[in-house]
Amino acid sequence: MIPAQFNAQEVEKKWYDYWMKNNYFHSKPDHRKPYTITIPPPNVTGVLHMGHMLNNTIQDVLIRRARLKGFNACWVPGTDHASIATEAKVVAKLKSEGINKNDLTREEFLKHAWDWTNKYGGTILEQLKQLGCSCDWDRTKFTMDPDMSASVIRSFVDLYNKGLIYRGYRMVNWDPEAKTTLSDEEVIYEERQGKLYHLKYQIEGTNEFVTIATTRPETILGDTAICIHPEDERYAHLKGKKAIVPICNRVIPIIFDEYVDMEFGTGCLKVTPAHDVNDKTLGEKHNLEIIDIFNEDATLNSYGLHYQGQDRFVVREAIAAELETLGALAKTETHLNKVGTSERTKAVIEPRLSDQWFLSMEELVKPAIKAVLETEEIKLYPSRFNNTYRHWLENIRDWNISRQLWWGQQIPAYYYGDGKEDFVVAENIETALELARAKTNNPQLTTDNLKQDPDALDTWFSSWLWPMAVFGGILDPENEDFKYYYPTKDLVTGPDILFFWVARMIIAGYEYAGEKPFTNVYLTGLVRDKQRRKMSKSLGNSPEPLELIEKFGADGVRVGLLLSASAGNDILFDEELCNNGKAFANKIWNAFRLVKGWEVADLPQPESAKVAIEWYEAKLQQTLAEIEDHFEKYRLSDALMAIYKLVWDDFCSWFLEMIKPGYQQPIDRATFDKAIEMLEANLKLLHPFMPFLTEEIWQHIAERTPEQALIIAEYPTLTAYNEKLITDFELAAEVIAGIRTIRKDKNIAMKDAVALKVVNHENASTYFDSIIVKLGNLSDLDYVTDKVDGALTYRVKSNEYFIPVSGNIDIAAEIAKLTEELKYTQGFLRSVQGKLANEKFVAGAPEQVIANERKKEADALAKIATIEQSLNSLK
RNA sequence: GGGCGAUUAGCUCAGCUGGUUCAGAGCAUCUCGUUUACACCGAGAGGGUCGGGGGUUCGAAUCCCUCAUCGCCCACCA
Repeated sequence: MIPAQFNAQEVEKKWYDYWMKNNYFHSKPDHRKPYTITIPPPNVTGVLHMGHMLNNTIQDVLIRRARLKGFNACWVPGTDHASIATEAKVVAKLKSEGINKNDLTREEFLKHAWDWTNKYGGTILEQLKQLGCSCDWDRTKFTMDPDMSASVIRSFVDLYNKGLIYRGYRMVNWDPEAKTTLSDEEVIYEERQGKLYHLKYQIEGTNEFVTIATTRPETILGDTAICIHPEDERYAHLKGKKAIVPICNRVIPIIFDEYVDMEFGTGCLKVTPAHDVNDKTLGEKHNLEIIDIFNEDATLNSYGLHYQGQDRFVVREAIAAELETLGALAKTETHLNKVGTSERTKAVIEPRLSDQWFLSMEELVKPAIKAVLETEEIKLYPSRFNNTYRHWLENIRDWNISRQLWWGQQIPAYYYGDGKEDFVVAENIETALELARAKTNNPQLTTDNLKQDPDALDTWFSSWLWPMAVFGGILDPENEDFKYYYPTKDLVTGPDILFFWVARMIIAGYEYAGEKPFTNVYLTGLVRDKQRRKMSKSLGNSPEPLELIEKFGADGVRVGLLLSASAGNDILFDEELCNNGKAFANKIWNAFRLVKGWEVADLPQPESAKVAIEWYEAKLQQTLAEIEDHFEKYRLSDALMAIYKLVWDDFCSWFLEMIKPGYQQPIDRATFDKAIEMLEANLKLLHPFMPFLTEEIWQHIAERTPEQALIIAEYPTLTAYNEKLITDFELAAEVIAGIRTIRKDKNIAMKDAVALKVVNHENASTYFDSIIVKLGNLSDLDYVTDKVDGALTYRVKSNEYFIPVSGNIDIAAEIAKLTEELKYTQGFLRSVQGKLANEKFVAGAPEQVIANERKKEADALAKIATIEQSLNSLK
């Protein structure tokens, strides 16, 4: 006995195991065309959130559909080591155990990190299985797998040898909490209400003061000049003078530079080359001393004098107070400014000068610009992101790729001497040694003399190779997998990592494979709650994905997510949508139960069934064409909605009702077979969206061998269809709706048959008459030339329909109804005739449009005639 | 400060190059219905001067200008 309700929980595990057991997800190169997706690797120790759910549902829909369409579908899963994020987690965990990272050796720390990774790593992938994701698990990759790391190192060495990677002493973004540098992309600017302090510096040898404005009074201890605009009359007399920094009493030059904005603050600028990018530039130009006042955790160093060891924000308050007592604080005003914060730790970023590794971007970026914006080899969906992409690439600066972290690929640079340039870059220490010996002519050098750079590489410097590296494309570009699967097809990810990852993969793709990494980039929106708030743990508004699956079934959740997810738009997630998904699953389930329950007999096929089948076949084709179009434009929610309507409205509400045999009557074999065929076609269209439900029904319909499983069935092909069948049917449906309305108005039960008379039949085809008779429960359907007395009427187009009823008709009500309709139609006619009377319209509009207006006019006239006739007869 | 995008039914959104998809869809709401697949259902209904104001045109949700509001991205003004 098949239960009346679809039970998702029971079937999901069964079919996932079945798919796994039969290796449907696994792909290897063969004669078919490949369809490849590499997953955006989630953080190895992360857990599934709603963003992943959306993202991966979309990927699974694409990959399952490709599989059905006969492609060799390969979806490579994996995880990212997420250098800074994971290291921060491990550091925090160690701290909670009373262990300080600084007390550990690199090896000891990495041991802890690997333990952590092995313990928590990969749960997210297990969660994806519950969502139904059909990844090729045999190909699962981790960005720190030996081959993946080797790929990263290979590319570093290669780029270095090409002269694109260099070491430089630069102003970089310093995260004092993680104690590492960050790339520009990892700095998030936040608007914060701060203070603007006006500070007085005495002019050396005078009693005069100059006042500067700063938001960071603690940095005065690193001041090495005062800068004034050369044309600023107010300060012209200070040329050649020096100023005295309060508290530390350092004597600093007063310099003049056009960089200064005379309008801002007092027009005088304090210059702190060690702690501000612009000041650094000024410092270089004017040969200023650089005084770094911070330790790596942003406490003050010995230049901080009595503030040494205290945090910068504590010092900011304290120094302002001290300056005030010294009489050096002229005034304080509130000031809104942008503060750079660390994307990961949220700590306020400190601009800091240090030796770092950089990747020169200017040349690398060129093919990436061309591919997206000129040749369109790569397409972004939605395309409005093209502008954002262009702007980033055209204004790109060199990429700081070194991190003062241990978790990640260690930079393959080996130092052999004391000088800054005394290093070699090589894939391994033996090669490094050879290189170093050659460079120094020093046979004494051994691997013991070589010290590898302690820094690790930015996580994104490994993930930018992802689509290539997972197929071994960096280490062995000639290998079969790489040649077959690359370039991949689709990339599905959020726009938040467009620069971090998407753009860089494109850059790397052209640099290493000479080819794009993927063809289409589908950028999803953010998943938000109903109030448009971001989903976050602290707000507690993020549903637990696995609980949702438990509650609505994986298929229900997938449908719920996709129904509201047009590309690029944020998704306002509402559990109710998952409930709609679940209801939809149940609807399909019951349609199947209905068909499955029919008793089949050798009977002649009724006319109505024949007609219904022809119509539904056409309707299916029409919808299929729509679906193809939607998919081509990556409009998945529209595609799903088209299927939703096809199945719920056309298949269930119309088709099944049209072919349904009478109560406890058997169905003829021909119709039954077609019903199954149509149901199966629906299942194929649905499978990418609702894999579990559809496989369950598919396997219920008939015994299937593993070769006949739905997951690898053949997707319906698009063929020509008779559009007239569809438009004629729509007319018939309106006729039926008219009968239903009258039944409802007059309380005529469905089981009581009525008769229908049709006048002025020129608009309708009789093709669907058997359907009208069946669904309207008509005792009779007649074509007549004259109106019928004692009947209720309605009109579809210019046809008039009469239903003779027994008993009295409320004549006044009928007249009112008809008068209303007449008035409306006359108004409509007037507007049409107005248009046609307008010479400019007739002269200017295309023929098609005019012909159409004439037809409207004729129809309206005919309709008015029938209404008037009815009115007269009633009066 | 620059750029991009939005504003259409109670909600979420379609509406491509102006006129047959032109005011739509789904959900929600309301009415009726224990009809023999499904109440996670069926049959119906209501609901929008397409953000405001101008303009171009025979014709504008669609093109132009302007204002308003809301997002997002980018930017070193202390």
